[in-house]
Amino acid sequence: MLTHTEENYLKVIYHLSQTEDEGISTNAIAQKIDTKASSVTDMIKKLKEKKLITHERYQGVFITTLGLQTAKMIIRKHRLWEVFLVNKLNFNWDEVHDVAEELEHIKSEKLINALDAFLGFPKEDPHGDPIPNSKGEIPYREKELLTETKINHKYMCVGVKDTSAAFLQYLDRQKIALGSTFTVLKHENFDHSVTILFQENELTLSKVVAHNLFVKKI
Amino acid sequence: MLTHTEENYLKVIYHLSQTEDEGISTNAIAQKIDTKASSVTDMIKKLKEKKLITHERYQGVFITTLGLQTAKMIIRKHRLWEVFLVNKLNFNWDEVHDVAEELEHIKSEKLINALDAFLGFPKEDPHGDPIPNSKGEIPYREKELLTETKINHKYMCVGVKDTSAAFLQYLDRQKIALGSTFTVLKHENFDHSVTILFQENELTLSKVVAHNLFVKKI
DNA sequence: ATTAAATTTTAGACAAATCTAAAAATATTT
DNA sequence: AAATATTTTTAGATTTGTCTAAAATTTAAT
Repeated sequence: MLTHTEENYLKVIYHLSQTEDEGISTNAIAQKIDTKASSVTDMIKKLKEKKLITHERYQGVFITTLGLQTAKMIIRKHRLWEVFLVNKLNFNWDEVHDVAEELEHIKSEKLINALDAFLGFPKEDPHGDPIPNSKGEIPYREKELLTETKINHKYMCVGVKDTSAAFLQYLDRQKIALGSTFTVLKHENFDHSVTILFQENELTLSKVVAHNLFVKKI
Repeated sequence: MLTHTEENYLKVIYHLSQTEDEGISTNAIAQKIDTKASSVTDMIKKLKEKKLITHERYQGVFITTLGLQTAKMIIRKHRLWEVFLVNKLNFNWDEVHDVAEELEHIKSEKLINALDAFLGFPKEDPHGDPIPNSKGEIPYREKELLTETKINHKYMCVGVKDTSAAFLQYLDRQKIALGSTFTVLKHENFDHSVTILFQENELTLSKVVAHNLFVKKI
């Protein structure tokens, strides 16, 4: 049985492992958790003791198969609760993160599977992130960053890389939501901004924005 | 901001205050929380510090207005989540307690009010206990114990005093649920059992059962 | 290849919530 | 009213998760 804190560390290690082949550094974890490296070292010992990660002094952390499976179950819970909040309780997509962060630690397999069924076995959360099924399998969905697109092709917005309230609220103001479609008109070489034709209007999105929007060719 | 543990203590003190005019004893709390009296003494200091209770050495605990309001909000959350589990996720009424015990600590007023609305502002939880509204007002509902009833009158089952899984499962086996109606036929003086006419059959309920069933004359 | 810099770990401390064992206060018996 | 029993509190430890400061190790720079 894991504590909330252990679950939070494991989730961070899982996410860092997604884009890192080497061991995850103590500092990288500390930065994500917003704590001190010494605290991370302490927690690493506990997670290692529970066989969720492997670790050699000064060599970084690797997540084990057990750790991977456990992390995916926490992420499953987080994302299902987010769907619940948005689809059933009418939360906006920028309001769900902190509450889901709490709800993800509720321990009941029956609860989460019943919730999954109640929601109609959704494949993605409100930010377009895939929801692991009860076996931990993560549905694959084609997606690329808006920065990588080809001009004169039509795309649909399918996800966000940055899930901060600030970014989501910016998208709301631009009327961009998951499912929105548009044509890419131009990639500006100078500042890497992207101009799209969206709802009959030309809209220029900065590099920062384009680099955090996942799209799919349609 | 209260910890989970502080909330659990406060809830217990609230419940004990309901049937007790004197100060709540350290031992009474210890027994309910299933901990040692010395741990209770420690926690009393913390709750007193936060102005949720008053306490003089050796004199028992009294809940303050702030404590009362806080406790009612925790109970509101607990009971609303129980309704959610039963009405939306198809949990049986004997399966909800432990999960609701965790869910009640989720901290988001928006969440709980949205949940309340989503559930249609229920007045009672699946065990017939009243749900405080967002202001902390508790709806009154007429009820008496089956042991107090008059013979040859018709009653409806409106609640249970004992909410243990064992008792609820016993009621399931007898096909007794909230809303069930029956006529009281006899009070047996010898063992205080109660015989009712329920669904065309005579059914004798022991004193223990009758003393834990809330009913209402119809 | 040393030296300097950055990272990581250890050592020791603290707050929260718990415990045991002993002391203090209150309640009950005789 | 004194003796006994019960209840409550204190004192001192333990565990979890955190911290600071210092030591150990690795990495980068000259």
